[in-house]
Amino acid sequence: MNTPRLRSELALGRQKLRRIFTETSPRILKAGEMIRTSEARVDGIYYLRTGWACRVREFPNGRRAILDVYLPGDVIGLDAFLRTRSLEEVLTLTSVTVQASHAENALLDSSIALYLGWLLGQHQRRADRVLTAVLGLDARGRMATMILDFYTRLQRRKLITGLTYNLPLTQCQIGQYLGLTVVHINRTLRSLRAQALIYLEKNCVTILDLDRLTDLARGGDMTTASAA
Amino acid sequence: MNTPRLRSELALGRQKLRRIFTETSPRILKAGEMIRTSEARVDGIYYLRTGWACRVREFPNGRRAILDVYLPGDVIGLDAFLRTRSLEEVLTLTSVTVQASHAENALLDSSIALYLGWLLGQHQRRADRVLTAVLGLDARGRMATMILDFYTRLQRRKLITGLTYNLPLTQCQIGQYLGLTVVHINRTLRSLRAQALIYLEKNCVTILDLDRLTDLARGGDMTTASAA
DNA sequence: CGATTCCTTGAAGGTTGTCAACGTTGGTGG
DNA sequence: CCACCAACGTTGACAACCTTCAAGGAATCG
Repeated sequence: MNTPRLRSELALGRQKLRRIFTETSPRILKAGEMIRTSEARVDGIYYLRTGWACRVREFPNGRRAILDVYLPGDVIGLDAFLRTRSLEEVLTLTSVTVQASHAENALLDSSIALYLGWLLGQHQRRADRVLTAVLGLDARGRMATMILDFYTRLQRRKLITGLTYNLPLTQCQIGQYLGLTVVHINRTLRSLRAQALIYLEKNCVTILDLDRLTDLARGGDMTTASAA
Repeated sequence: MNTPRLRSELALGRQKLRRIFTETSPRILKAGEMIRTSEARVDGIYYLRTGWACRVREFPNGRRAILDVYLPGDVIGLDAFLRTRSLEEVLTLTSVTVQASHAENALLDSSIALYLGWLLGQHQRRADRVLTAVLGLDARGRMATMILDFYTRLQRRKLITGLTYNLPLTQCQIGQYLGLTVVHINRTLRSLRAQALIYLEKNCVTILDLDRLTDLARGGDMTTASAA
């Protein structure tokens, strides 16, 4: 499925969608807010221009799970597009600027629909990576996966150049994202730091040993020296 | 996004896609085979007419994770559509009949692209349910989620009417799907049976107490009597 | 400065994994 | 028909991982 025709259609769709977004006035939200469009219109797609956000699901327990983390440049609400149900709960992690679009007729444009499908597919692969990590890896492996995932995504968007980036998640939120408790996240971070794999300070991650971290994320578990 | 226009476009896309599939000759595969289109063409979409299949990812470990389970009527390979990368590893769980389509130009049809997007969205929600369960629930909760999920999907397709269905997963595979070991799956099933929540025998599940099972899947954890 | 949220650390206990062994089933071939 | 084999299911004992509970330290903001 890589014919030139398709590629150009995709590029066209991307361009069109981008234009739709730039036409809308950006909205600014503070950290910790719900995007959930409390207005009548529950649907719509959001372009995240700056800041981080995440998709949350809550148990009757009160316990929370973070299903997805959005970085600048991501499109939010794809999974709900075409669906009556709302885009669950989308929570801002930092202060954020978004641009919303409610243009239903955009979906009837074939190139835009195609591009949205492409975005959805990409989204899916992210979800797969997280799910794989949570299914098969222990705390250190999951953490390594997450750190590498954000690193790759930020780098691909040219938002960082080095091995350091800003991670605006509290340890509690990291826990909700990886299916672990705060306490254990803390210990895991300490363990990774003790082994000189990463350095973490004040929402700022530095990858010290990319190779070993990658290995961890793949299930390699040679160095089991947990420094408590 | 629920204008009549969109709805009809979706229906049209569904109809067109269905026609594309019915034109192709069905292929039959045995249980335990990889669909991975060992031929040159790695891409393409598959319609699963009968039987179950799943998407697998393997760790360098040798350990496996099952990312998704496909039931009759599902479309396989959506997440890879538009992507150069292959549809990872798709493994048949039972004997299966599939119908493949490599029609790239179908994607250029706006209603088909729209329908594929809709399918992807639906797929996404399934993935979300599993991820939520794995992130926040213990073994019993995850098992309840899985059993209810299959039940709902089979019922919605009118493939079952009662509270019983055939579950062609080995306990080992259930473990790979829920992120647990075989041994623990076994114990969990015993525990659920001991509490008269489900009955399981020879690949055949019967839901005995739908309410309590639903509660378990939501994180309700009142009855902790594990019968060892 | 007080209050809140977040981070950190220890001790105890529960859930789950590992190892190892045995029972069961179904298929294959002599 | 029976013996054998392979894959799956079952069970126990023990260890590892992770959670819970609890408490104190650090940072941020009014």
